[in-house]
Amino acid sequence: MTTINDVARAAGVSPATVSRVFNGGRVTAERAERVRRTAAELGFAPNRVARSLRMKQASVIGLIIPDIENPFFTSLARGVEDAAQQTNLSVVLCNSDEDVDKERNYLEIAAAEQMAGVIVAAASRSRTDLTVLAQRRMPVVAVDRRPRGASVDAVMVDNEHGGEEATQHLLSSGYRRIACIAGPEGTSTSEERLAGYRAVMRDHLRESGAGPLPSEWVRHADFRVEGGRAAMTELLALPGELRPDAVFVANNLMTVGALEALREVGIEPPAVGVLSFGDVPWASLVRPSLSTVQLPAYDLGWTAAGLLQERIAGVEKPLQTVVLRTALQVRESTAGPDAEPVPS
Amino acid sequence: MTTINDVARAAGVSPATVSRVFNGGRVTAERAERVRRTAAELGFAPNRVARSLRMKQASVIGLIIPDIENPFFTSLARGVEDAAQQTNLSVVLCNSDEDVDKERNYLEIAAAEQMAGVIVAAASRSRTDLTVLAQRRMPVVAVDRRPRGASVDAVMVDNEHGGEEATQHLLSSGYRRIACIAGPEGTSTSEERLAGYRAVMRDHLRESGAGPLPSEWVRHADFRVEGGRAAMTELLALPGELRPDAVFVANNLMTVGALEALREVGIEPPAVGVLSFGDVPWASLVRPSLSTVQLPAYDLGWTAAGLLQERIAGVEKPLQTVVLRTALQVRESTAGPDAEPVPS
DNA sequence: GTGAAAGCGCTAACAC
DNA sequence: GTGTTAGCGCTTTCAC
Repeated sequence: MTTINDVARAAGVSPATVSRVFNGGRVTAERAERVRRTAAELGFAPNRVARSLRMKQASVIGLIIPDIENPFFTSLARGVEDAAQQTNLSVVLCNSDEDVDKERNYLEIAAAEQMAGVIVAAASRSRTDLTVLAQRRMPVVAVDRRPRGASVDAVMVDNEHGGEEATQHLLSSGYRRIACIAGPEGTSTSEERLAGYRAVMRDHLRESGAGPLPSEWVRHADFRVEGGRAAMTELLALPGELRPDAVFVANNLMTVGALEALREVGIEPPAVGVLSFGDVPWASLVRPSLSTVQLPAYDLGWTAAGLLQERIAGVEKPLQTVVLRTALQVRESTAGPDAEPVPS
Repeated sequence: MTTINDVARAAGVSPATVSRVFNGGRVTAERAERVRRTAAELGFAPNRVARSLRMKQASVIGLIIPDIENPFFTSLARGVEDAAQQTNLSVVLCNSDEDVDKERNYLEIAAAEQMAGVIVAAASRSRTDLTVLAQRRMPVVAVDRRPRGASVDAVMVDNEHGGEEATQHLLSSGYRRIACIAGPEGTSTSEERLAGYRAVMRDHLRESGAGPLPSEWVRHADFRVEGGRAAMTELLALPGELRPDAVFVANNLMTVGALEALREVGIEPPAVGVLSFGDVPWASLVRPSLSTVQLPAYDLGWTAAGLLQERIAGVEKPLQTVVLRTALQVRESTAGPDAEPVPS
């Protein structure tokens, strides 16, 4: 492995000069050229590890996400990656698997590796602990979920608004007994989506004099396919007037499960309305096509990376939270309880 | 930031002893305990960067994949991650985006960061160049695709066999004019799948005295949704007896595109048979359900990580290539040209 | 503009 | 067993 010293000797200059050539210090054009040429001849590539040790900072940012198999997060990751590439930062992707311990492990790695900064979609709002990074004054941006009490920049989705819009749409389509399959308790995203649902439902029920929201209509599941399926099965087992005629599902994977559960008992949307928070991949192939609340996943990543890079560059300004809006995408699965069945 | 020296001073021992405590050197139990306690009090965490510089090797392995949004690769990544976790290696995920330049950039980073090893699913069989890593004697395992001429361990899928099995199945189901949407020319996976298809088709055509395989039946696309759609559209435009009654699609994403193209012109499998190489996510929701050649994505990753760890540990043995078998999953989309349409 | 020299935090000889 | 010491390759004062 050729080092900066080898190049220096070969080019007849000092190591310091070689370093300056590669880091934009003042060197006369002629010398710089000579250094560059000999470096190329020798196949020299700067050793980033040594550089990091000296600078106490690596040119790598960490991205910690809870589920790499969820297309929402892969899309977010692409956003981060594309933005980072602009400033020659490389991205290290860590999958916390919705597990706070694994997540802590990765946070510690990020600290120990002295990464330039970290973007984190927290596994838990209450239990994710960012103090390891805060201690080292490492720039951190929370994305999608903000751990309680963490004073970091954040890029969030307007989940509550999305939940409201979704529920409102189901009501407008003629559904009345609208259930909600929410995510794990304690996840901010889930809580906010649920809050949007509750707000709209409460208003509606009061106006129509129908009493309080039946607690059976809200199910908590785990944001995974299986959880969605189980929750939907329970909802379908509710007796008489409690049995929902539509369901607002708080994420894409659970929606897949819910659809499977419906299919098992021979029900096809829109007879029971289904609205998914977050796009389902290849939604185009699902029949009937699925109404969704579209999440700005890629933009979330892109924006977070932008914020992080400002902080890394040392920009001093008050903490900020950027909130990105969702967009309701109406398709066939919420056409209304009495709509014509969708031709296959 | 507390260093090994701080701990040493506080515990009244030498830095070397502290190092030994954390790296399994011989230290008396009593001293070791004292060191550990003071380390905990001071919140000491070893600086991995310094460690890497000294050891000339990091405890990180790189995983370079061509498309993070393809579920095949995310599943593979999970396999790598789970295996790596067993030995406390962390995994850095790099997305080459099927782009040889981006890929080279990541390979250089892996070298410069002195990663312990690299697992790479090459973007191109002919143009991916692993010499940067070979020069530094860095352990490398090729997975899914092996760059030509690279002398590295490899974990591969038996693509040719998969292609044969798929094509044979389509013939057995009664299809006769079977086309193939292959991947980019030069990708080993695509070439092998295509070879399997060609072998079976050639035999069949010869036996039935039907002349050579029409070149129109083989289309090369880009392994993406759009490419699959375009190729299928072209196939459907073929005149008369050339128009295929079934198609073998060489990866999952292109299958999605092909299905969309079919739907656009109102054709539903199995009237035209569709067989996908590789699972389509949420295949359960697609109607008619999709026959697939199942890939051992997770196992591929797991096995590759195992091989790599052996090499990192310094195991000396001849280069090996592990080939994992595919499994044909017959579902509705290949029921035969005259099968009853699938009830929706 | 350039070079000499110090040192980032750690590990591995080596001497005891 | 344990401590002393010499770097790993780089950046960055500080003189010149």
